[in-house]
Amino acid sequence: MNLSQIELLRVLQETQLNLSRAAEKMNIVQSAVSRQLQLFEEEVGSPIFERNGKKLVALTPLGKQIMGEVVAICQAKLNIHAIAADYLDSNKGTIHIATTHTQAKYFLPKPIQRFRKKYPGVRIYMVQSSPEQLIQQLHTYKADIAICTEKVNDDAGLITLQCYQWHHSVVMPKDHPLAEGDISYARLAEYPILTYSFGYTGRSNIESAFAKSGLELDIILSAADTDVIKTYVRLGLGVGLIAGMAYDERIDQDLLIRDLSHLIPLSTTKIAYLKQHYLPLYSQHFIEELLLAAQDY
Amino acid sequence: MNLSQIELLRVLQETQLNLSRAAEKMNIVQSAVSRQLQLFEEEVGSPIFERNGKKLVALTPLGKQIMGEVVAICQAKLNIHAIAADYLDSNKGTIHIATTHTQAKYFLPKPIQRFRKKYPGVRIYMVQSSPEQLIQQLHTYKADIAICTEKVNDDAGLITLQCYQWHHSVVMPKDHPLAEGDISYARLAEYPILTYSFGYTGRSNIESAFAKSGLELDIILSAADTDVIKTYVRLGLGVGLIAGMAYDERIDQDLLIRDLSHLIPLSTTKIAYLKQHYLPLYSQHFIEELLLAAQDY
DNA sequence: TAAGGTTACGGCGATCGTAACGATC
DNA sequence: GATCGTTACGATCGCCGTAACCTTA
Repeated sequence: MNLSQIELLRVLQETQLNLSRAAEKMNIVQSAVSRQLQLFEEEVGSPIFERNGKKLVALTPLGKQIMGEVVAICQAKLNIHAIAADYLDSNKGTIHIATTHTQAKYFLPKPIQRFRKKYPGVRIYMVQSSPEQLIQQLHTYKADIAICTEKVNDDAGLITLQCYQWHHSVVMPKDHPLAEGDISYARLAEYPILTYSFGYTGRSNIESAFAKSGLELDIILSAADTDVIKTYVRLGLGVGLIAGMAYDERIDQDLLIRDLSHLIPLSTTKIAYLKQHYLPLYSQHFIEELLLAAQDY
Repeated sequence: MNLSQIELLRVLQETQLNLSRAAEKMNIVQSAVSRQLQLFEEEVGSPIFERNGKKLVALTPLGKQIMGEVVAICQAKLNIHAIAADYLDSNKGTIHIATTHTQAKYFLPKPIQRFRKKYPGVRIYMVQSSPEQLIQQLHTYKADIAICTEKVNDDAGLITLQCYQWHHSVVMPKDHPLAEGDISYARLAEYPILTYSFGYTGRSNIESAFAKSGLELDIILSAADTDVIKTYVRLGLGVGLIAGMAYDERIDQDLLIRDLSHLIPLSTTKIAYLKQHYLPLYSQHFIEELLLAAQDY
């Protein structure tokens, strides 16, 4: 057994058990990969993969158990490199952030700017995707840190930190009827609604609040992205339910925003990362920066 | 980086950072070990060990952090082999039990006998030592399972199962004054006491019970071993405070045993093993056998 | 016939062993 | 001088790449 065989097993999972593509990823020829897999299975004493003819189609029960240890080894190996990099120069490195549009545009700019000043040598990569995919990014080592509002609580393999809490607001054109008077579930339900796609940015809180009220919202457009929502609000399609902090006083002067904290429960944005993933010092400082910025909300 | 380098780091810790002995343990020459260590440190980019001249004297701070990942890798590697062995033949293998004399002699015989019938191919190694050392045995992979009454609760790296509860008794020659009447703290304290050494078999419970009562016991002999205690009781040195189950009706007919459950709190014997240690199926069955036998108490 | 996998074989490099040397007690 | 570690060098074994072959959609 050796580390490249372990690595191979990990890569095979990523390539849907395709030996050729695994070979490509590892920068060696396919025959070498085939041979190494045979050697490993030989050493283990029974097959790791179910085969259909020659093709690998699934993990055997044994394979599944072994794969658990394999990922542990790969993780530890990455950690060793990360730890070592810390000691060489803690001011150089990369940080991969997976987050949603809302966080990337309205929350992250300040802390990232401050972080950049402290660690000018650290490259920041930001991936935007849906909350579901964010978790996936963590598990496939494509992201170090995820920042989002939904979904991260379910996963036992993650460390989750509460970042900040916020509430939804409604945005509308200045001359809209909702600009005046108290806003109730009933009044809100009279108008076409634009809000986040399912699974995004506190959408689940909107759902549950209105489910309780017994009223049904007329959601005519769902978007992953506050800016898209605002664009259509400007076109008069309806009123937008967005995160309060996504209203920008400078840019959105033509829109009116009204608080909905009495209707929709608080949403909590969290920071998440893999439990066994060693975070370099600068990443830990980045998280501190996030928590600091969170105090403004 | 490769697995033998990782293994080397682990072995180096076991040999107090002695390269020559590490080489011996790994069945290669010392120069090879030296070279591999250099290569690893080179790859990491800074030294793992503090050196005094050429001698390794300690881990650097970096080294300490890396060592944490190293043991994770070694553990995972062992687990892979253990998992594989399970699938090859779950009826063959070895099981290393670390326990104290009392358990080995009075509790384990029945479950081990039953286990042997189910798994005649499994070699059982039993190591006897003090509770403190038992934990050490687990951490150095010299034992798979530890069974004892003391000390195992403190260690976060261990899984601990409650096995059975028991109470202390007093044994004495048949004609002893304590044979008659109620036994109180005060009466017990009148006689010279023989009991377990500190740190063994519920001794801590004896201590705490008498500390509370305000009386001081005259412990004239401490032994790790019930049989030693009984031997000296027979010689008339005093009365023995022993675990109730260590009285054997057949052999100890010349001795009288009286229950002390009203004086000394219950002791709990536990089963412990390393959290990240994969236990083969037969080991899991062995534990079940222990828990089954525990129901008789 | 294209895509995925295996087998055979030659070449190269990593790692080991031998051996001589250096340091420290 | 005994113990411990490093350096140099030749030998060996493991692993990769080339290439031919097998199988299935």
